[in-house]
Amino acid sequence: MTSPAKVQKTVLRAARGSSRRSGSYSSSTKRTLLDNATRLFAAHGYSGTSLDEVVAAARVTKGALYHHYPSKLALFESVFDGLQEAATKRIQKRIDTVDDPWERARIGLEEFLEVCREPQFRRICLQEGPVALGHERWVVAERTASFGIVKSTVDDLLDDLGGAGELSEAFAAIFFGAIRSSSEYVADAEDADQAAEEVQASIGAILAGMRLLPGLGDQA
Amino acid sequence: MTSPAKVQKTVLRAARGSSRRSGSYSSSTKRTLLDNATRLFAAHGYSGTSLDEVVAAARVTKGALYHHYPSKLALFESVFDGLQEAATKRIQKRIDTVDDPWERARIGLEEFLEVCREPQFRRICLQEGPVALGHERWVVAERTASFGIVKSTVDDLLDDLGGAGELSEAFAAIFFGAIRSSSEYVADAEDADQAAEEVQASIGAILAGMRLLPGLGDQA
DNA sequence: GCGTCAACATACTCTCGGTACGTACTCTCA
DNA sequence: TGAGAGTACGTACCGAGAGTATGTTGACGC
Repeated sequence: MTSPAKVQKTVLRAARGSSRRSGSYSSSTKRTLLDNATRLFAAHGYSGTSLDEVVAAARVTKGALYHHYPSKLALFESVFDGLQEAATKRIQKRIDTVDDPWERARIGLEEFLEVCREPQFRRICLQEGPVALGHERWVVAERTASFGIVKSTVDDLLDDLGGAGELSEAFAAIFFGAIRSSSEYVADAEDADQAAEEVQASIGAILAGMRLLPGLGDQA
Repeated sequence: MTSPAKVQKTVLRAARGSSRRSGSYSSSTKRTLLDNATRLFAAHGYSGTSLDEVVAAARVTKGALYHHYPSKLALFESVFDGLQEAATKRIQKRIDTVDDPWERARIGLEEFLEVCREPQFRRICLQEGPVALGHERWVVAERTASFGIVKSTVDDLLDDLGGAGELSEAFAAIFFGAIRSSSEYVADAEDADQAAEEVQASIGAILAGMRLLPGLGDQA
């Protein structure tokens, strides 16, 4: 019983490079786990990736994985949150370079469409996210990320139009869905650049039309 | 070995009513399977429903199920397609009562939001659909159903505006996403009636704005 | 009345997420 | 400095559930 353990451990030690357990390598193990999980989830999806594959790729065992993460879903959430946070920061940073709400909306959309063309973000956050987390948890996750940006951006637009504040939630939901769907359209398109331009033009037209409306606040 | 089989069979025969195997009861079995699967999938989701539960509810065994459906996913697809088709027909029928493209859009949205408030359609087609089928297959399924209506409706709108035909695909993707997201907003809302009105007002405003645009076709 | 096939039932396998428990290593602190 | 406590894993196993291999039975054509 003790013999196989030692053998296995020696093998792993050799395979991993050199000094295991010398110093705190816990965070390193966790990182390795996270990186491999990100790669595998992006490549084969959530249910298409078994934990055995993840731990094999990370050169550890399930014991290590379950030491750091309580469940497969928790591992995925960690991957999901990481990508989501990075994307949100990137977009927010870009938006904050200008003041005009309409211009903010425009470049925010531009940057988002850009982010959506990165395979990992697309697969994990856009496709696998709702699938793996389930509708309920996905809504919550989105609410603190991309949706937040959309909501505040839309709020500023409506504010600029002077009214329709009571439609704020509805408008945000509509635009959020529109943008998400657009990103898929762009990602699936053969000519992504052209598709992105089409989306920009279309949403641009919608926004331009809204600016022409007299007293949008009275619509409700 | 043969004894338990006969006992079990007798029990099932009694439980099911009376004459098994008298005449072709295959379609009836399939229907029972489908109905119970629909109910259970709607109640507990795809992964939350085991085939054992389905066959138990339908008073048959896994053998029967796998005789009619090659896999669990195929069973779900059958359920999904059934609801989807019914909804599509219902909306199309409603739309066909009027001619004006803008009115068709309005009525179509109204009916769709109505359909989305039915628990079974909401859970299975809107929530579990993408989860169970996976993103890829879900896109395909949508493309042959709801998306078709949206696409033709949007085409008619752009046609009426006289231009922007090259943005047709992009606009359809945008509106499709917007509508889907809206349906979730309505379904999740405490006051669904009010939420539906908000959505109608918001999308109505967007469409009204588009009608005011001079030469939308030049935007691209 | 005999072979064939549809329509099931039964019992099994196999994958995979999760758990229980053991063990090596490190880090305090008396 | 060494013993106990805690950390960071490894190993072996379990149970649920999807899918399969193999019967078994009745109907139907010939």
